[in-house]
Amino acid sequence: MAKRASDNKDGICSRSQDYSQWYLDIIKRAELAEHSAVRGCMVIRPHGYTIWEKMQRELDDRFKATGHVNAYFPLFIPLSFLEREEQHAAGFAKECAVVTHHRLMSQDGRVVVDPESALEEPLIVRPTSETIIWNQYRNWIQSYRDLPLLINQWANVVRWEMRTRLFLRTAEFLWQEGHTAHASEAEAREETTRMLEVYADFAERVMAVPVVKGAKTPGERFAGALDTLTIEGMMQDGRALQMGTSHYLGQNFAKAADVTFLNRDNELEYVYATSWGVSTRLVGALIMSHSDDTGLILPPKLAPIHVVVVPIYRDEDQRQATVSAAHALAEQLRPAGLTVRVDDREGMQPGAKYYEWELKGVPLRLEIGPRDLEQGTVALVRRFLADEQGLDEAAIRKARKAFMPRDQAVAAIPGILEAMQGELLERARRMRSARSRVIDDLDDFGRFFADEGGGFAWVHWAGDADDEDAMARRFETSIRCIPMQDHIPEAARGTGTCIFTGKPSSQRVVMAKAY
RNA sequence: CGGGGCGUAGCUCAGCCUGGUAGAGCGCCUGGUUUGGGUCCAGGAGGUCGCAUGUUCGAAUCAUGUCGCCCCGACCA
Repeated sequence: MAKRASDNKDGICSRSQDYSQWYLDIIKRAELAEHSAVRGCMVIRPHGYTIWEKMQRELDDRFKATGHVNAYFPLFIPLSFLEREEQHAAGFAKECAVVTHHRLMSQDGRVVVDPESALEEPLIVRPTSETIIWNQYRNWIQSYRDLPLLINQWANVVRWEMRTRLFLRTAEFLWQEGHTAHASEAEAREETTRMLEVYADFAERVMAVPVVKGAKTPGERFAGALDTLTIEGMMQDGRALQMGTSHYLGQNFAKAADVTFLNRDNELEYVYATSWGVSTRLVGALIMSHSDDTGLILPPKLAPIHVVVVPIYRDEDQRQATVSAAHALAEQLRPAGLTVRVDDREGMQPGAKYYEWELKGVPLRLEIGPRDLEQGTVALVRRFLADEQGLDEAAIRKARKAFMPRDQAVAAIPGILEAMQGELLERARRMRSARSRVIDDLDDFGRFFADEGGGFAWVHWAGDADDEDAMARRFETSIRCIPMQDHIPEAARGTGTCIFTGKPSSQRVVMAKAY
């Protein structure tokens, strides 16, 4: 790829120049992930994987707190299982990896598939696990006393995508999939909503990404679901990203796998199901929500390293003194549960270290030099300001840095990280409001997306699937969700007229260009 | 699957048009120097030029084929 004029010294394209390239540059330079030898599959590097691990921990705690337990089901699914639920099968048919043989052999110095080893029945690498899990649930559920069954699985899945993007869409990805069974529709629907709330809470409190909660239109529903709920985030380029889904599956999978139970009245009934999931796509959402042209910006709750300490020195005596003071500082901070890295690499100038850690998204940096040793102080530098609007680079840099007594810094840091977590969410909220518009006119709608950068358009809608397609072809937008009632901003409430068909509409939907 | 682009050192690329046996910057290693925002100097390691076939005395360079990857579209979390 040709060098771009707007690349900074770390080889990061600016967001304004090419958002998509910026995204790829951040991932590469911050060492989050890279392309592998296998088309469409990525290698998640330690820095990126640590972020995922932190997400997993937070989510898993929330799943446990809502009564779920973890289990593990096979990677391979018999082909026939997928046939059982018609819509489900159709939904995934075009993107399945199929295992047909179980043995290799040597032939003229090459390794080839042994044609004699064909499987009697091909195995599908799971694109999702509903079918194999429900096949097992059949044996676990007999009575209403066995319900609800609340199980989650952390796993990898494969969807043979034609076009992939690191984290956002890869052929193999990591995720969690919750699969629950209930004795009534009401209870299953409640579970569907509860888990969407868990996702929304996680997105906002942990990822610092505000989301719109809502339902998908029939065309955007999960294959086999009666209802799909979603959380939709807005990325810095104004595009929507589906960050998590929770499905009410009704009795579709119970019927397909013949999972029945005896209710209190001793009647045989099919159980009611839900499934819900989030994936490593969330790492992509995190990057696109907060980071800047300098590099990654991470909410403290997901940062692999909270504080980096950089010693500054001129001679050997100073080196020993400041490095030792840096380690002492780190030890003071660690009891607070913080991950602290002392960067005592030699032969590297402090400035070079600053750039590197900012690129990697470390929220706080402590600089400790000879002057600090004399005065008992330390320089505390934040990765970003609560509001950087209207400030030039020099002003921002100055405002981010403060000298203070060391003990004061140690005492203040947990609170500062907490504050930064909140500021990120606020920044993201401000960005989203600035790019959200209540629109009633199709021309305005077109201008919003063509000339004004686009974002979330709150429009009245009463169209059908064909109308939705027509909108998509004309504006490249889609209905991201039909927002939950309690989730609609003041200005977007009430009834009105469909922006496309002119029919009466009971509420507005969120339209946007999507990833 | 359609459109575009690219495969030369770890990375970014030049060299190709007009064939003569491979370069730069960054990174890496050694030594010195420097160190409160990316120091500088010297020395050094590192490449079957994606692969195959052909043309030629000679191919990174020309031809044909092939593989792979990236970007844009249709599909999707």
